[in-house]
Amino acid sequence: MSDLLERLRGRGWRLTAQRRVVAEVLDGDHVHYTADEVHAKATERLPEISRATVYNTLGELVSLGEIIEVSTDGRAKRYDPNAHHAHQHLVCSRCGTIRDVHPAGDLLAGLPAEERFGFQVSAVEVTYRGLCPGCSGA
Amino acid sequence: MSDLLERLRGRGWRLTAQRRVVAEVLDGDHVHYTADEVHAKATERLPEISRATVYNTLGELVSLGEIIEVSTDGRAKRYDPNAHHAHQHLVCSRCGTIRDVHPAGDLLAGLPAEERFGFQVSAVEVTYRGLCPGCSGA
DNA sequence: ATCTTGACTTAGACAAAGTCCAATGTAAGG
DNA sequence: CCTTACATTGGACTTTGTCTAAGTCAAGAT
Repeated sequence: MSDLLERLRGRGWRLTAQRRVVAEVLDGDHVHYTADEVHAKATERLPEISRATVYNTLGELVSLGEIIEVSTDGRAKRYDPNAHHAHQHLVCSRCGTIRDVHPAGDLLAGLPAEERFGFQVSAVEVTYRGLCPGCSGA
Repeated sequence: MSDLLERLRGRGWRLTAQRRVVAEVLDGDHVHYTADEVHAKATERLPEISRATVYNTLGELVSLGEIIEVSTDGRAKRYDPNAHHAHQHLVCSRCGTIRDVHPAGDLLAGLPAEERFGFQVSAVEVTYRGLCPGCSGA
């Protein structure tokens, strides 16, 4: 994701300080932040950045296919910078932490034709749920 | 789900007019309503029912395992009355319609031990996405 | 049948997450 | 360095959901 900014500029993206900071936050750790967490991290480097801009920028990155929006429960959406590798998610039922996982086999194949009701099925999302080591211990 | 009320009373549930109405709404059509939609339908039969009670009752029915909470996007949660048959969801990417589907095989088995990162994995949710017959035709 | 009591309901305040808008600022091509 | 179209800002607003204090009522006890 390091050449992300160049790639986006090639697509006519106007490069601003705010957008750079948001992209850097996502590029840093490999965690799935909420919009508010992204805003908090971005504020450390660019104190005057507004919440609206963070939301705008995240929305654009999603439309451009650079990050993935994950809404695992009724809480805040999280943003997954790992958009270029197919993967699924493992979510802690208590604290909401998300890990990327890679299940075996062809997930689409699990749905027989007679269960497709005429849909053109094009994608599968799988969410595994359970307690993470930290939460199950306590 | 017709004997739902009896079953719950057997478990010490106090049977009130409000709870009966909420249960009847869910029992009626086989649709996945949002909490607000349930409230609207309930209000038709019992005008003075409050939002808080609808939320409370839905929450109780979820804890009791009688209905399932589904959040397919970042929007409002939906409630699925079909809790006694394990099933997954097929969602139309354009119009948002949800169908219940029954994939083949053991879905939990798809996640190898080395991909579990110490989690106690207890559930899987699968969402298939695609275009429904109506939307793909256009 | 009526009483009692603790569980249930209510309205409205509150909170979290996100969207929208008009005014202002600025990146980048000319 | 000018221009201008695009980006940013702060704050109001919306949606979805939670909480609380006070009033109400279902159901077992008498």
